[in-house]
Amino acid sequence: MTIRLYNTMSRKLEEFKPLLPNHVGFYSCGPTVYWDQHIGNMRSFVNSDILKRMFIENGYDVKHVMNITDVGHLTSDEDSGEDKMEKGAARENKSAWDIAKMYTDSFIRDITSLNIIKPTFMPHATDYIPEQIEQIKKLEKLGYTYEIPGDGIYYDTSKFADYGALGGQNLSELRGGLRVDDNGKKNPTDFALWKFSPTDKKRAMEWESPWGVGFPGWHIECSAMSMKLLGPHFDIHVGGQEHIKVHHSDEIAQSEPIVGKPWVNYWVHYEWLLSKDGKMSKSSGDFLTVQDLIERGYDPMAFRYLLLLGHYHQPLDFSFEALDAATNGYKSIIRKVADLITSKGSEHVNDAVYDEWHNKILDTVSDNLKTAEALVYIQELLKDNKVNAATKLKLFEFIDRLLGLQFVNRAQKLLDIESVEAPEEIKKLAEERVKAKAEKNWELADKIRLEIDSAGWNVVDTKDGPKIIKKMA
RNA sequence: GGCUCGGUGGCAGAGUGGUUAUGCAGAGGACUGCAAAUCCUUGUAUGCCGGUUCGAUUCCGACCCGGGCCUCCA
Repeated sequence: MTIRLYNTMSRKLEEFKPLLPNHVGFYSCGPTVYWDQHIGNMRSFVNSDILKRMFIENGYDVKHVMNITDVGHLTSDEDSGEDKMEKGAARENKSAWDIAKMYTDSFIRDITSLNIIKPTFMPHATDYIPEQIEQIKKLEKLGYTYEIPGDGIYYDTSKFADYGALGGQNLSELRGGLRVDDNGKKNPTDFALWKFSPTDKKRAMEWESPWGVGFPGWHIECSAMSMKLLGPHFDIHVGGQEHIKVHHSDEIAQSEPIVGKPWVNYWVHYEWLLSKDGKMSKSSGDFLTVQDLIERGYDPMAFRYLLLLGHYHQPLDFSFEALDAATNGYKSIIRKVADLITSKGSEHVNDAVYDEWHNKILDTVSDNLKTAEALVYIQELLKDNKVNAATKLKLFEFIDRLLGLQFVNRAQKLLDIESVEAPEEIKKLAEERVKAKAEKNWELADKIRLEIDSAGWNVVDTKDGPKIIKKMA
């Protein structure tokens, strides 16, 4: 199957060629664990999950690294702003380490409820301080660094000719605005590799280094951990589009002098989930989490379904209206899959038909993750009466592996609920209703139905008589 | 200001140089005493103006509008 991905570096759709046959290594920027991740953040993790599943279904051995940023970087490259970890700690009256643990746990809970496959490695930045220091030492030896006394060790972007290539800017454009910053940076694009701890107070997280006690700059962890776990040259680096101009450009600037060029073959960037007021933002503190959706009675899988209706490289508008629509669509598919399970009987899977649909769907998702089109195929598949139930069901098992929407799982659960026997008193009521119906006493029959309904059961009249079905929670 | 991505029916959102997916919602019908589920049918859209073309929603240009990045941010 041909795999194609949009590479930010070339700004083109490119055919994917792995460094090692049937292996792919990719790195995705993970969360900074100082607060809950909102549903906009989740979009990117779902995107990475689809990317991974697509490779797996294409027979690749996937090595996926996602960092957990648990070290408090400053809120800018300057020596201003607050440390986010310490800010979170102050907000909740806990230590920075406790905050990191707490939000790492809630993050894992959220990605689990979205059926996201756990990354092969989820390294914590604080576990890789020696590696980060090692890299800074190398950059220092190569002449890319300078010190701002009392501030930190900085990377001199003017020494790196390709700086800004990822963001489509060249150095001269950037240097056009060259000025000496208040804190002594040589170029506006220069960034901290190592920050010194303030002399007047002790930081919650700080480490010894050849340059003095302090903490790493906010780009170096990704370079250190990706190289350590994926090797000096790997296939794919993904992230949100806001990282293109700063974080990823700086990662490249740090890494390529150390490992040579190219460092990463494909750069993939995700677009935003938008709310009515624009980009979802954590800054206001007013944002939705997966837990919020669950509390409002939504199925996280319906949210995942909503995300897959769009394309990762396109902004997607989130609204509860859209989520309701996705929920209805998702449930409707589950109902149909449940019907496949009950109607399949002893049918045999038609391998030729299976292959045809399997290839069509995998091909589509392999083409730059066109999940929306794959979902169209699902609708067509359900409607196609030339495909028997057993074959359809096997295809849904494949679709579940590829898209992670748990159709078969949910369908089986639905059937399990429907097969729960009603308690005696409900059965009795149902019998009374049958009598009322026989006497054409519709008023009474409807009254009894309401009674059964408020007890948590539905009466459905079928040609074999009434069925009593437990209502979904 | 620089860079960038868009503007498709009520909502979400695809593809395509020539009959404009799909889902949800809506309408009508079948089934049902009524419901639910299911099935069938169905209406409604390509920001504006030029250009290329036999033909453009699709390609090109201008314009209008909107989102985003350029501090931290998926």
